[in-house]
Amino acid sequence: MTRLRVEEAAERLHYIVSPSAASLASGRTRTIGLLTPSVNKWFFANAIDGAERALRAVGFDALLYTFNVDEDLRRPVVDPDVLRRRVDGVLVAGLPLSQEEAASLEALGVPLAFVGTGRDAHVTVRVDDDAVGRCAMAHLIGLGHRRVGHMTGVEDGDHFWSPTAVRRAAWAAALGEAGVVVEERWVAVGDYDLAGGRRAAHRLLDDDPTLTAFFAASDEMAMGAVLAARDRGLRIPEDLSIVGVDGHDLDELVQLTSVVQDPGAQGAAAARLLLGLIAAGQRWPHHGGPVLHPFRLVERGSTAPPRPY
Amino acid sequence: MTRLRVEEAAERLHYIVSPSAASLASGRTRTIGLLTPSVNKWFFANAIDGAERALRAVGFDALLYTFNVDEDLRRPVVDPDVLRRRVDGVLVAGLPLSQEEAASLEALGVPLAFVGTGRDAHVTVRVDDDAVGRCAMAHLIGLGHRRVGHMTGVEDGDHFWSPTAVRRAAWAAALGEAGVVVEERWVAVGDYDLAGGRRAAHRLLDDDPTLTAFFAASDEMAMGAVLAARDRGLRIPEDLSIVGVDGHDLDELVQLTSVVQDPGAQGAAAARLLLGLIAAGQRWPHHGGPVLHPFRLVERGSTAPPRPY
DNA sequence: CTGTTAGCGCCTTCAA
DNA sequence: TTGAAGGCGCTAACAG
Repeated sequence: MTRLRVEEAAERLHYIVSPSAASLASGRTRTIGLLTPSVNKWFFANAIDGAERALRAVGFDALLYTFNVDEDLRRPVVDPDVLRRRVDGVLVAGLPLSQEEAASLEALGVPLAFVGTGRDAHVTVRVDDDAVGRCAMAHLIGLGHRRVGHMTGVEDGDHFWSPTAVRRAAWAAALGEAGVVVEERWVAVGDYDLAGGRRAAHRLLDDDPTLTAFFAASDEMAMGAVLAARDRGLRIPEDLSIVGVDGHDLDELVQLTSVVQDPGAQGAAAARLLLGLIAAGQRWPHHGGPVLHPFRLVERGSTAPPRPY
Repeated sequence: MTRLRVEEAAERLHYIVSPSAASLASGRTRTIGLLTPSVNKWFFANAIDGAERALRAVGFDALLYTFNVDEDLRRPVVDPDVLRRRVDGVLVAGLPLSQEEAASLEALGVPLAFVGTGRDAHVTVRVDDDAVGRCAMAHLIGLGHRRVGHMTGVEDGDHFWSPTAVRRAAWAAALGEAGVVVEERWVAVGDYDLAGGRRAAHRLLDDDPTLTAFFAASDEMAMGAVLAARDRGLRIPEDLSIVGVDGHDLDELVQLTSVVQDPGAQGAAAARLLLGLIAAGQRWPHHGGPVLHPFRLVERGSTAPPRPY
């Protein structure tokens, strides 16, 4: 066959098709846009890592776009123009989008997938955040805690399906079902990072020093709370119990009780679902609903029964 | 002018040039390949983050490629074919390359930049690893330590300018200058991560329980050593002093003494230098030598004088 | 199954 | 300054 001989020669000469020419002619780029707030936070880094490996395994490229979500108070400008004609699909990791932002991404005309957040009409891979929140709270309530503070992310109101909102609601619901009247001052915004968690913990304890436990929506905030406790000379878990969410690599070192999940697997799964949509030439999944990944509570030294009065 | 009216219309209609067509015609892609072992380790994540933001600030895209360096014993296969005709330049973050790997990247015909490692003939942004190692060792030796173990990365022999090799040499030199006869069993490979650091620390203490301090080539390994110390019931810093390198976000929480650097700034600087080469149409910098970024020792609770016998 | 051909949308050169 | 035209290297549709 001529074909075989050509292929052999191509191999030998390290011939590679020109991606630009190929995509110009075919309209396909074999490239996925990866949108995430930042690649140096644990959840995002692992989700991106998992997605990138899954993509490259099938010869797709990953274009990385980070957004300074909380650099100022304005919403991140996800400018979809930079993605236009450049990607076959977009994977959004952990970035709760407003309706307009989601719409502007949809306007790209390529399939979308979300990991860690996202409306159910899209391909979405995440944990069941309600169950995650209830799991953490059941642990604390089971230990005897009643006055439990919550450390959360910025609430924009405009976001749908943000894990932030769902975890907070689960926290409030769990306390309510335990017969506790939840106070507004038991919630503080911690931006999902260490410094924010520390600030939030200080604010919570300033406002109500009788809190015996914190449920933090991320391990990094929970670690910030550990710092705050140390700042104040509080012992963990004797004076304050803390439970986080994520399963951060350093949880064991910090002895943090956490609801652990696997963002790398979620990123990879979302990438594969996205590739499936692209291959099928569809923009929306046929059977909606999020793909829920497992999680589990790992008890470590940061939680214990509250001290008796 | 017709031009102005066209530009205005383009703006209004959200018209975006087709990147494929543009690069097919011009030969330029306005895209940089970002090579790194993994995006979920602290140094790499921050270097990539800094580089990506610097690139996007000038309208360049970042193609992310991660490599499973230590997944098996084989060297990572940096397959340059996937980059061919796809990028205007390549930024390598923290991946010490063998001669062949470097040569295969050079064969792409685009400028290269390195952050955290790299031969001086290329554009290289990093800290002075010899000075970093001596800084850490001066601290330990100044405290009175003489029997200091070192936790390092895989040594391939084939790598030039690897921070691994330079930091290790600095450790040995500093001990030697203090009149200490360095023993081979005082070195253990820790793969730069938490689990590896823990293993390495156990091995070091198994082989020589009289070691009073560790110098770890990364904070993540140092944290692994903290875990190992805890495993063995050793107190830090009373029984064992530990100093790492990086300035990891969680250093304060772990109370780790560390030689801190700023990988994000290094990534951004390398990206800008790379863009400069591309703009100038050169592949090599005119005046060689690495761009050295600052570092400093931050003392925390993990280091103290050795206990008297 | 193989060979041929017409674009894909832009950049660049050359003429006007 | 502006306009016209050739080609960048492929893919896909079609003819043989």
